[in-house]
Amino acid sequence: MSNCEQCIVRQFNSLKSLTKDELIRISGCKTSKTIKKGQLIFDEGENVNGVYCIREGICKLTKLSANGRDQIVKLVVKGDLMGQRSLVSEEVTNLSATALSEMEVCFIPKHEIMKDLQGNSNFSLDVLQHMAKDLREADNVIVNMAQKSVRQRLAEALLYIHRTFGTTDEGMLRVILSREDYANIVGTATESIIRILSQFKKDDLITTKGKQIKIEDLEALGRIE
Amino acid sequence: MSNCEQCIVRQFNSLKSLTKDELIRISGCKTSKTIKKGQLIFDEGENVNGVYCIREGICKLTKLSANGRDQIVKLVVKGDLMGQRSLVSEEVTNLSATALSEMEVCFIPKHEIMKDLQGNSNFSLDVLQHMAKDLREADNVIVNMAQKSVRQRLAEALLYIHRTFGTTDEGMLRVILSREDYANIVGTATESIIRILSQFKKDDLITTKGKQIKIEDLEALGRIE
DNA sequence: TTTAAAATATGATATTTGTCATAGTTTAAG
DNA sequence: CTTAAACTATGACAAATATCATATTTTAAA
Repeated sequence: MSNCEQCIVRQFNSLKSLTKDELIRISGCKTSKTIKKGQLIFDEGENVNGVYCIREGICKLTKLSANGRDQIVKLVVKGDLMGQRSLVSEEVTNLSATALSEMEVCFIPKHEIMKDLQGNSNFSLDVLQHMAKDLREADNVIVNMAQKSVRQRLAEALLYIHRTFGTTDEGMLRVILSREDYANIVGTATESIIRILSQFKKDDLITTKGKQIKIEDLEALGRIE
Repeated sequence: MSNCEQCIVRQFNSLKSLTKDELIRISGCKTSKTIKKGQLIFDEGENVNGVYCIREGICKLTKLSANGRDQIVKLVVKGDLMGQRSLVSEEVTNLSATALSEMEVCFIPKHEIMKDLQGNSNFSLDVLQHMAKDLREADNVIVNMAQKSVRQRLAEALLYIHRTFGTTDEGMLRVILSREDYANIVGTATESIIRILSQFKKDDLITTKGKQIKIEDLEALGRIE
């Protein structure tokens, strides 16, 4: 039986601000789940009723647009918490979460976390700090979406994934996304992504092997206009 | 000398969760300022070192894009707080604030607010809730930017301003923005805004009088494709 | 392994949006 | 009230991106 107190993952998120006693309580009420690749974790409009702590794997947070396309708003990985926003705002979630790889998560029920948010100001300040950081990142995304070309946004998405999630031994991006997923990050048509990736290949900025992508020239990709 | 305890504006923001004693303390350390239309309140990269409570007027929060254009990320009005994010994250602000009308604001120094964030969990939860709401709105903006046409985004910007800030007696939008400001909300060229507004006029969706805009057909504007 | 389904690739073309040029209008300073 | 500066307006054209069609490759199921 896993134990929050000794869980390494906790170091990377706000749960590190909980006291020993609080962690023991959380440990007792949490449930662990394995989630398969492609599986929906929660859907837009649902009551999430708690917080997920990601022990292993990667998932995408998406929002359905009026035109029927999904927009990927954030990628969530090992160490991250998920679900705090709707927890705090007491509303149904505005995002869907879908696993992009096999995942291990722990689910902590709402009222247990709320106890700590109300009683432990270190913890609530830590959550507040993470949310302020998310908001800052969201500002950057808004500016990029509004002001940059599809080409630039794709280059940045690749660099972001490289920087944030790293590469395998062969230098391939560790996060493997379909062209459609990239389209849903960048906000464009799948064909446009395919076209631009082909161009990047011709320009020796990247190489691909099936769905896997390897960035060959980080600097040049950063200079894309 | 104005007094936070009796200030009506407080009802609209997180300061309503402060106790009587805390309000009296805040009242004693705050400074009131008048800000002229067009004046910069703080600039991207500055240390804000406190929180602004807007007593009167409207301002825009902008972020400079790599291509040299400003992006308007949020409009802040009477009743709103401004500066919480950088306060909490202990970083310089990522946004600039510029008055769009004559403004009355109160400035509360950082360490006074931090005391309350640490000591009053009702207050910190309230701030947290507001930030979660901002984040949810940011998600919507990202999806709109990514998936909708310039035309649709402009229609939505007009509707948003109508809904959020209301109209004058003559039915004109109360917030008066230049075409360039609209371009910086929507993320497009100023000429595109001018063109689309002209089209909206031809289609009897709006009328204009100088910079003032009046929405004539709310429903049709909402149906813009 | 075979085969159907899904994903990727690419061409042709339409649509949207950006850029540059220039003219008219409004606003605010003197 | 006058006038320069700022803003709004519109045309012509270029560039970026979307859409539709179709071929090829990859993936995963039988």
